[in-house]
Amino acid sequence: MPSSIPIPRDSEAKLQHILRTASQVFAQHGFEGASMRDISRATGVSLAGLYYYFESKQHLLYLIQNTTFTFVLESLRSRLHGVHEPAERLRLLVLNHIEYFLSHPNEMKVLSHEEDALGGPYREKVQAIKRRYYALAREIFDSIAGEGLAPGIHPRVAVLSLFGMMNWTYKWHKPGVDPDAAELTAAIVGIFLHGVLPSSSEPKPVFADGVTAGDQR
Amino acid sequence: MPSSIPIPRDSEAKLQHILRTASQVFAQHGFEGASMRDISRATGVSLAGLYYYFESKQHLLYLIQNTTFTFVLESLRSRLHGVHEPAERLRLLVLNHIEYFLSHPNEMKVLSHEEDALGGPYREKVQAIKRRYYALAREIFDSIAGEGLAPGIHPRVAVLSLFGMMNWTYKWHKPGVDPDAAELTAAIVGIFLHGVLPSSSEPKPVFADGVTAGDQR
DNA sequence: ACATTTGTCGAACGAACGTTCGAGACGCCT
DNA sequence: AGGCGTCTCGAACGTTCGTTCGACAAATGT
Repeated sequence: MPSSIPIPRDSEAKLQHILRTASQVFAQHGFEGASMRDISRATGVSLAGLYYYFESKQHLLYLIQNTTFTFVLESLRSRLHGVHEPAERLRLLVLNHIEYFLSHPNEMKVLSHEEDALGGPYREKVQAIKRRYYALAREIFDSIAGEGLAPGIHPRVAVLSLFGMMNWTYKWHKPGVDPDAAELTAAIVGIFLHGVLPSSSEPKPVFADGVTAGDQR
Repeated sequence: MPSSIPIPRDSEAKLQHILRTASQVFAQHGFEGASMRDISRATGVSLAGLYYYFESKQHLLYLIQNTTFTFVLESLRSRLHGVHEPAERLRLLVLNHIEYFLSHPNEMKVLSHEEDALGGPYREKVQAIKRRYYALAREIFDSIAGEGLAPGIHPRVAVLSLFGMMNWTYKWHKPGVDPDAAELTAAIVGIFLHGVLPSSSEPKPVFADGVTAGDQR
């Protein structure tokens, strides 16, 4: 009754469950190190039954990477909508990235760690999204750099160093002991824009907020 | 005639050759993705012959990681010897790290990318070196932070962000098109200490060297 | 001269791998 | 009732995996 178009009924939910669980298995053992039998065991779906949802192990990895990356990119686009101040756009980029990293550690680890494991036509499609994501970050950075830049800073090196700070978090961040997304974002943006040293001659700020007032100088 | 002590004659050189070549294979296909037959083919040593030099595939990975990491750590220690100025010590840390990264990309990729692939007793030994390396970096950072720190910066987060910038380079650095070790070091140290934004009101420095004069203020 | 150590290898072992096949169970339309 | 997609699975396929074994040559020690 409620449906009119002939799409599958609740199979989509099961696919999502498989994708989530498989991400966990891949994050734990690596793509090559994890077997289809491991995924079968973890999901509760039989070994043969998995192949109803995707045509190969590589395709499964592609599905995980594609849906994760697409979501992060679209989420960022919607957050950026209507915001024009360069420094705030950079903050939203980092916040969006870190928030997803901390709330979906398995998916993000698979995205960061198994980018070379994909082959053939799949690889190109994921890297296309990656390029769009980088281009967006680069665009945000250039609008910041337009207002002046420290000497000896190549834009490409700067942006990729920022990605380095963000993407490396999956190697060390422990929820509960390390700062949450908001605090971590403030720290990374602060280092990226101003470094770890005090701004110039400013013995005491009003409050410890990472990004101090007066950024848009 | 020339030898007097009963150590193996030239077998050590062959081990090093295997370690170097195996690093390349692991860097290309990942630890789990690379087979002993791949390594046999790449080294020219027969499949069975490999097991004369190590007792298992895991042991081979351990040998690579241990020798690489030990060399990097000892190399840093010797460079640090006699240098007491905090900012210069930090620069040497980054320079040492980046130089080895760019001159031994395969080994460093294996070190960064396959740290979870090691199991049992091997894992603990490598992580022990890793902890010593981190402790040294933390010590250098703390001596810098002693002279003042930007607000909202956790030392642990700062140091690991620095490692993020350094370690992420293996994902994007292309020799010839991207800056060399000295330039890249200057850029990373510059971002880490002062950020990408111009220092305060300083329209033109004397020369583009990343680390501007007057750090030890 | 001979015994021992040091290197090297082809061939084979059992286990695990990704994937396929054919059959069956379930819900839905006519 | 009966036919038809949708979904699931046990069992098996051929291949590749890490590792071992026994034999063999060359260098070394006595």
